[in-house]
Amino acid sequence: MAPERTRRRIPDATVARLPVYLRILTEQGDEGVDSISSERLAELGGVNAAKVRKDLSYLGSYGTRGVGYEVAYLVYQIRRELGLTHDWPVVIVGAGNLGQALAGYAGFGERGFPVAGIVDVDDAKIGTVLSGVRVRHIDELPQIVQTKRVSIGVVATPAAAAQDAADRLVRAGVTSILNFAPVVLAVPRAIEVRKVDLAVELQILSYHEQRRAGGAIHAVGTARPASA
Amino acid sequence: MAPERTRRRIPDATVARLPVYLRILTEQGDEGVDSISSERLAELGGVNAAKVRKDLSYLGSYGTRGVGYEVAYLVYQIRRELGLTHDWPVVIVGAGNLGQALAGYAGFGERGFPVAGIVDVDDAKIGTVLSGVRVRHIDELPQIVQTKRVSIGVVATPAAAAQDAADRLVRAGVTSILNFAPVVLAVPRAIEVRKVDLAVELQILSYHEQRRAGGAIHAVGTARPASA
DNA sequence: AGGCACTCGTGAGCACGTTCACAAAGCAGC
DNA sequence: GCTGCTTTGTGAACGTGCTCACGAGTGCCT
Ligand SMILES: NC(=O)c1ccc[n+]([C@@H]2O[C@H](COP(=O)([O-])OP(=O)(O)OC[C@H]3O[C@@H](n4cnc5c(N)ncnc54)[C@H](O)[C@@H]3O)[C@@H](O)[C@H]2O)c1
Ligand SMILES: NC(=O)c1ccc[n+]([C@@H]2O[C@H](COP(=O)([O-])OP(=O)(O)OC[C@H]3O[C@@H](n4cnc5c(N)ncnc54)[C@H](O)[C@@H]3O)[C@@H](O)[C@H]2O)c1
Repeated sequence: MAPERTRRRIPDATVARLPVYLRILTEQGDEGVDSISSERLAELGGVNAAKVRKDLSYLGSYGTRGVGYEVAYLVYQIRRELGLTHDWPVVIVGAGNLGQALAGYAGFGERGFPVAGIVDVDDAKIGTVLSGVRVRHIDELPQIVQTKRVSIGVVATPAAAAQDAADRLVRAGVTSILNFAPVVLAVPRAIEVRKVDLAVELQILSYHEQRRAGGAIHAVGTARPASA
Repeated sequence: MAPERTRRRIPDATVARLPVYLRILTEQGDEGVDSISSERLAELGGVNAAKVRKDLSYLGSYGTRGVGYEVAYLVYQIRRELGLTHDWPVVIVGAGNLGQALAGYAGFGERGFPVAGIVDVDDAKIGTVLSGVRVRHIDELPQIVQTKRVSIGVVATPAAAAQDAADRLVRAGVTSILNFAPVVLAVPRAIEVRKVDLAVELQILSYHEQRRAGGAIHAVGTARPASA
């Protein structure tokens, strides 16, 4: 009867995989699949079946032995666990190249993250309309956050302005930030920050390419430069 | 004498942090800092000092006890380890919202990842020029990859076309892929794939927001839907 | 030269995440 | 109801990564 209080904490690694399962399950559901085994889900998600079962077991025992998982019900449970039972409006700071691409991306709204607003400091950008959303001045940030009950902010400013953008978001009342600028943001402990850094991704790929190419084939010495 | 063959493998977690150190060190170098301690580097990178030292120790013993690390030399070593001693041209598949933002992003070229080409299937997009790069037909992909010696491909097509894009990249000779489409790509084992999925990031933030809000406050029962 | 303050490099212990393997549970057919 | 097949849920083993703590160098000051 009493709703499970203090829900068991779900490991970070699992939380990061749940959205992937969710997407696959949603697709399968749309294709008319009612029931799915951990094996099949693992195959579609590119992971190990035991991992799928362990991950799903953190949500509770929602499978049926000998059969698998009921797709619709599992979708419901994952959505509930991820807090996707209602929309989470986001506000974007920085209406440049990237901010515009984000604002114009329909996938956000569809997945429950409608763009509540986009702000910038550049007068040339303010007032322009990007796929239905008007760019507003950054001073209007607190008002947007409050009236639209926004708790997630997206930083899409140049690196030099990112800390300022984050500070403003925090002051406006946002509690989670998705940061695209290549800087480590300093925020109060209570604020959740995730970073997407394309240069880092490319550099990781570069590491593997370089390694594949025979590693340090002729490692040009290990001597330090003359300087000292 | 013999160049260190079969270099010690660097843990994935460390490889993922090296680019962050590199960026910080480069900035510090530009600001005239010659030497930096693990403590300071850790502070700037938002990590633990012991972790910084352990990470850097995989590159070799390049610090000086009692002093710290020589910034310029460390930058050189990290760049070498990450394979950043030369450029890695990339080819972008999909000249939509995101592909255009990526092509227009100067940061790529600056960091050693010049855009060697961008391709699409849409005749309306082909021939248009985005920040100096002309959009070409996807059939030209093999030619671009070969003449420009591209080993990294970026998938920026809609989800439904991503597997096709990946297949074409692999066939053209690319060995690493950065995938922005929300699908799990199937590729030969030898191909390195990294995925950037904004929806996943937002959903992880949503999980924490939901949890912060008191978790499942009134967990609407755990009964399964009537169906069965 | 000796002592002191500082910081690296790293072994050891711990926490977290992944994989294995199997008992328990459900379903179908008879 | 019993048998056999399938698939879940999970303890146990394993591997990776993180943190601590401290010995070992290094530079500086007296
Ligand atoms: N464009 C890409 O594909 C791409 C790729 C990887 C990373 N990034 C990163 O994303 C960020 C944005 O990139 P971009 O290409 O959109 O840059 P951009 O220069 O096109 O846009 C930045 C926008 O931020 C605005 N801005 C500047 N200071 C601001 C402030 N204090 N508050 C609010 N707005 C402010 C500017 O007016 C501009 O409109 C950068 O940090 C970049 O490194 C972009
Ligand atoms: N725009 C964003 O901010 C954003 C954010 C998150 C994720 N994404 C993802 O990035 C991808 C691209 O998004 P977008 O907004 O740029 O989409 P888009 O529709 O604007 O652009 C897609 C482009 O790919 C081209 N294309 C289609 N099929 C192709 C094929 N087989 N080969 C080559 N090109 C093909 C289309 O002609 C189009 O130009 C999508 O998978 C989307 O989910 C985009």
